[in-house]
Amino acid sequence: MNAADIRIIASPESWIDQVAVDQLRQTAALPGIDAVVGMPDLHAGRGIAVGAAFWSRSHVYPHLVGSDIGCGMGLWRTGIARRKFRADAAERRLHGLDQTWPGDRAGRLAAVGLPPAAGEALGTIGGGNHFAELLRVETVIDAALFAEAGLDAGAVHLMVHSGSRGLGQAILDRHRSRFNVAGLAAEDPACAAYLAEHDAAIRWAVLNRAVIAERFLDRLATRGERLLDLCHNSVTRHRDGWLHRKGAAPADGGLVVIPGSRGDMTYVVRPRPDRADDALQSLAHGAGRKWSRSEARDKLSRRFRIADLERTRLGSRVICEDRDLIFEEAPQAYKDIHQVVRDLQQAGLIDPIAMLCPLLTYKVRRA
DNA sequence: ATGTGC
Repeated sequence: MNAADIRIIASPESWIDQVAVDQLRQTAALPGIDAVVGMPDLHAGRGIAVGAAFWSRSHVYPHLVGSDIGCGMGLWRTGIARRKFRADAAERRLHGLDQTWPGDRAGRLAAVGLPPAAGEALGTIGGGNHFAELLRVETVIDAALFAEAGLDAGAVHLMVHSGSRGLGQAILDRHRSRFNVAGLAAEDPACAAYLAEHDAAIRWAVLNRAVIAERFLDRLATRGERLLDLCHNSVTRHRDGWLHRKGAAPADGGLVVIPGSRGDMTYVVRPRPDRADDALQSLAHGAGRKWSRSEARDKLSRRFRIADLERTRLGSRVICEDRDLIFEEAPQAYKDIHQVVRDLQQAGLIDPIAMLCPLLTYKVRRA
């Protein structure tokens, strides 16, 4: 059997980790994989490269979606005026958000057709690269699309990056205990069973981001309107097959937010439909790691104090009461978001709409 | 990534 074609969307000046390219090759050689696309934020993952899309005419591979099924980005316009925003006051208000959400968890899950599974975690951000962030508008690139998107240069915006917490993990664990990393033929009843669980995890993750946003807006005594919500870990029907996205934003679901690191800009972009199929209807989902978590810890803990990393070069602040995590997630550990977006633009895949600048990033707080 | 793993 021949390995699937691999396309990597990156200009020569963009650095791509060879380990990630090797991981892409391995995945391309799996039975039934017909097309593979690496995004400019491609980086090595645990066996599977992150920042990639995989298409198969015949098989669904749960391990290509990974454990955080439905992980993605939501963006809200808040009622806070940019000129009235005070970071000190916001920081004082943002407490208790890692604790169990005291709201009607079962009720909210039932409202989207879900059982109370993993309900305790609903409304919590989780760890790793997840966050909630307040941003101001830095640059409007396309005024007409900006207004159409519901963005407002005078308003603070809220971005939420989280997923399905323990639920997606449990679904992948169950699959792996039976099939390990083997794919499921589309006609196998186990495939339909996995997809049903996957779809439930997607709904759980979307609801989770909405509840997280509600909690933050509530603490900040404001309201918000959701402008977009997109999953970058999923498997969906595409043409006559199955499209797996592993850290790849969908190009067929409206406007897309592409965050840089927690000390860099975030772009709002419009996907261009003309060449989207060649990129498996997918885009970069962020800046992508330059250093592994352990590399970032080693290098940055020698050069910086925690307090240095709680403020960024853009003047924003970072709430992260986890010593290791603040080094692992430092901006220095990530690639340049401007280059990632340029690569997508040069490939004819997007039109940039706006650039947003972080004001305050919330990662984790003990109480 | 993970109601985490030693």
